[in-house]
Amino acid sequence: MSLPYDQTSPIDIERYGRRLIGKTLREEPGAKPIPPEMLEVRISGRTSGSFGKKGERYFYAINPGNESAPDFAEAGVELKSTPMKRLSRGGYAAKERLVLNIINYAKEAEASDFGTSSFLRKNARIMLVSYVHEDDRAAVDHPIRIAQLLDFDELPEADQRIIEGDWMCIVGKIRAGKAHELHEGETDYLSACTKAADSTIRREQAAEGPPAKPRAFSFKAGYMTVLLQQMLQPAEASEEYEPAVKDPALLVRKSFEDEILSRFKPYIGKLVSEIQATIGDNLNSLSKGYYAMLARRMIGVRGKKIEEFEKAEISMKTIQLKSDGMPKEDMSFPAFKVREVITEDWDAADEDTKQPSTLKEQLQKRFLFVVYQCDGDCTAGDEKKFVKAFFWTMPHDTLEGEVRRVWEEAVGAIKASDATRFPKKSGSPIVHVRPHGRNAADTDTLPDGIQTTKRCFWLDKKFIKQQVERR
DNA sequence: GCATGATCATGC
DNA sequence: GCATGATCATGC
Repeated sequence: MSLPYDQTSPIDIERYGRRLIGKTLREEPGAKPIPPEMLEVRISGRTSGSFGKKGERYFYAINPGNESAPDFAEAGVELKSTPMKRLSRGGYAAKERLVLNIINYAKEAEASDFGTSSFLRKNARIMLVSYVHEDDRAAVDHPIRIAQLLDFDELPEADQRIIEGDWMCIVGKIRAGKAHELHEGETDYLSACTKAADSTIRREQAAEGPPAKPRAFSFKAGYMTVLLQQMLQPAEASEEYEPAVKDPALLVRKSFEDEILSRFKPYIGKLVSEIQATIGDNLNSLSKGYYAMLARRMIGVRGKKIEEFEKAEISMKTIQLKSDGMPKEDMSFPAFKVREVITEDWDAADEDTKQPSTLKEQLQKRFLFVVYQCDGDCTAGDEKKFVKAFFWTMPHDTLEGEVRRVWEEAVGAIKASDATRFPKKSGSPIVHVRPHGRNAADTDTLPDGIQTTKRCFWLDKKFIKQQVERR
């Protein structure tokens, strides 16, 4: 069969793909006609796989097997499609992580270095097709916005260093027989996400250790968001993000985390007023975000979002400790939507088939805790010191134990449409549910149609205190 | 206008 | 003093 592009040429694969920009697959069907029944296949719920598998596979007229080689083997190009979602404030974000190849634990452990990894063999060059996800449309009716080659060698050098470091971290755990402990929060941009049709499937490990859930290399959704925004609107993206690490050479001997922590070192033990005098010019010390802004200045970023934090999905939380060591406040999270919580599955092993718990996803991510010590009850007149900053992820057993229990209690309350049954602070030393809206009139709808104040999960300050004392 | 991170207010 | 409920202030 003669194709309208050269399958052996990356440049030509990209040239041909660019026809899709601004079109849908229905409008630009490409090399092989899409069978009529495929034209009606929807991207149901969360599943985006159908777009790639049934969509541009026809466009390019390829039928790749489940192999370790890239889809266009001769060109060394892997074809990937990925959805974007519209943001209410305008622009786009990645709708989900970009799942790359499934990890064969035994084989990956044998790779001598990053250069011989399955990740790089399969994904050194990706033909990235990105479309805007619109609900309730057939897969072929989603408008495509991006079709371009993503060449690993052409990523910013800092990204390459960080991704290589991520791979080292992942393969290190695999070699140690700890594949079952891998989670997304421990790496920066490249992660090992679980990937299975159901949560009971297990794979043999490389070394001694219990069989582990199947996992795939993936680029985090945060990483994809920044990448996609930089492709779509480079000027706006550079207005929005500022890298903390301007010189990639810093990452040759040091991890990104260590580099960030070293930025805080000169300020440890210093009074907030002293830090303010050094780097705090133009900051309004009365504003609620003051301590977060000061922390950003310590890292060396002024004003904009920290690019690496967005890519690695790290959220910074500031904590003020009273003189007895107790944080001033419990820690809040975004308000949940009751309709969504009750459709979630705590054990979802693969986001294509089941909606994972939003709370679990939030708490699997990494946090940067920036801690200030007050000399009293943290009232306005208190003297305050910056005492420490550390990266934190919730201990696995806490997440799977107490947090899961409380989350299930909340699901039960919602299903029963009984707001009085939401888990209270007195019922758990770790996590509870409390109102979180603009005011009492800011409501959400329970299944029985009754309005109830918006709420969110809160981490208890007693628990935060323990975690802070440990570091 | 609204979500979000942070904080305040009340009552037991 | 703490649990619970409510709201503020900012940035997008």
